[in-house]
Amino acid sequence: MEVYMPVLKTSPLFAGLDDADIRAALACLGAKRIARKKKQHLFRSGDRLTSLGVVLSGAVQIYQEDYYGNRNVFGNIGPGGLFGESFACAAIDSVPVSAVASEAGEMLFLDCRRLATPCENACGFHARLIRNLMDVLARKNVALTQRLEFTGRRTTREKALAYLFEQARLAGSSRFSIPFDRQELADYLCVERSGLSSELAKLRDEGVIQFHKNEFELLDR
Amino acid sequence: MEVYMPVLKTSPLFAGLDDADIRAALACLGAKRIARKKKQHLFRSGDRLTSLGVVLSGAVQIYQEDYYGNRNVFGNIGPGGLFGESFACAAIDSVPVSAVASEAGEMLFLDCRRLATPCENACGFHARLIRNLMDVLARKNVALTQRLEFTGRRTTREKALAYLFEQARLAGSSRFSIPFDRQELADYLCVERSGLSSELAKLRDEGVIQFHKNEFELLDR
DNA sequence: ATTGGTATGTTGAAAATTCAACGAAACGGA
DNA sequence: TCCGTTTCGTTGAATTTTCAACATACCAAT
Repeated sequence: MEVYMPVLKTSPLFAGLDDADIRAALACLGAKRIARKKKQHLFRSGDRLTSLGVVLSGAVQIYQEDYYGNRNVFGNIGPGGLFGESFACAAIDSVPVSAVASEAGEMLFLDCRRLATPCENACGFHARLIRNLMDVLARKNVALTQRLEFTGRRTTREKALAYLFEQARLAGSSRFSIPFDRQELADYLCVERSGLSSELAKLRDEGVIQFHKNEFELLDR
Repeated sequence: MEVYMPVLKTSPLFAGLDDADIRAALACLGAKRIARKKKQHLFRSGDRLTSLGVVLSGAVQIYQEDYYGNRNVFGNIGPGGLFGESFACAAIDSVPVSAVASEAGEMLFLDCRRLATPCENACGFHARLIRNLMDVLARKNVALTQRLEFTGRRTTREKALAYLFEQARLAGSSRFSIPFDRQELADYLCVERSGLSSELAKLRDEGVIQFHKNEFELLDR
């Protein structure tokens, strides 16, 4: 576990905690470490979830899938990132999403219920953990709201542009790369991959954007 | 303020706090009470928000609006409910949504920053408030995820059905009423009002549903 | 360099949505 | 009751998306 201390220290969940605190917290929250190969699942839609996940290495993708195989991607979480925390915290009895390792790696599960009850060891950092979790939840909330801002647009073109402008703003540059391939971006924006491709091509032909793979650039005029 | 104590006691933010705690908390968080007539705004997209709102009476609608006037409705909050808490907690410098009184009433604003820092009066309920806020955020997260589950569907018909089935599940009955009028439901599902109307009519003609205004019933078979 | 596998781009036809416009119904006051 | 306003339903044309199929590009391994 020690090898992952640097990762854990970067995790927003453990912000403000020193190494000793983190070690104690892991014990206190009944940390379970597991390994997953690429495409193996962490949990599936319908499962009951009482633990939140922390990515130690590799990456985890959260998604939904309907009858017809349409995927709805909720995010890719890298090392230090949390997943499933909303459902675990809200004590939902059946999660509406699935989690799969998009890159092989190791993940940690921490019992959310133990967060709630102040533990017998009188861990002084419980309050801080809850505070941190609150921040994470608030930020995810903002991210979800923003995604709704993209997907709520009426046309594929508007969705794509809204997303690209926001990415540029986040990157602080008109050149940036996105964390999705085409299919994933289409799923994220809730549109058809081929339609997205041709719309992007149209935007390029019109001189609005420039791109190669997942490297994009917004052109001035 | 005393007249609103019953409402505040039902608010998830104050769960587990007694009257004395709530009064102290209001003082501690610099509570500001304001009144709004119908259609008056609480805050607008682009504002900076450091306080979270609590509805005392009336109702508040959270929405977004793009260049073309397309509305994106994020929710209607009634007495006891919270609004703006994600943005205030995440310390966003510019909120992406607007809040308007959909029904005239009074609202309370509580300074989120004072929640973070343990106050000089050593309020014992700070921890509990943060815990409560965490729960609220987690549940809103789940609600946003669910909305994405509806809006992510490809057709108006599927969006409407997914929404109606979920409402029936929540109501625990095949008969239920929804908190939106047609335009609002269309905005919530990110579709065209007229298209939604005709799709609902089609579902009725097919014997799948029955409805009058915002009273719906799912028919077996 | 070849090969297989995956990601991306392109196209045209079918399907669905949006848009604009209008009529009917419901509602609340005067 | 009448009137003005708002909500809801309907329609057809224009626009856009989806769907299916295939072409091309890219990458990694042999």
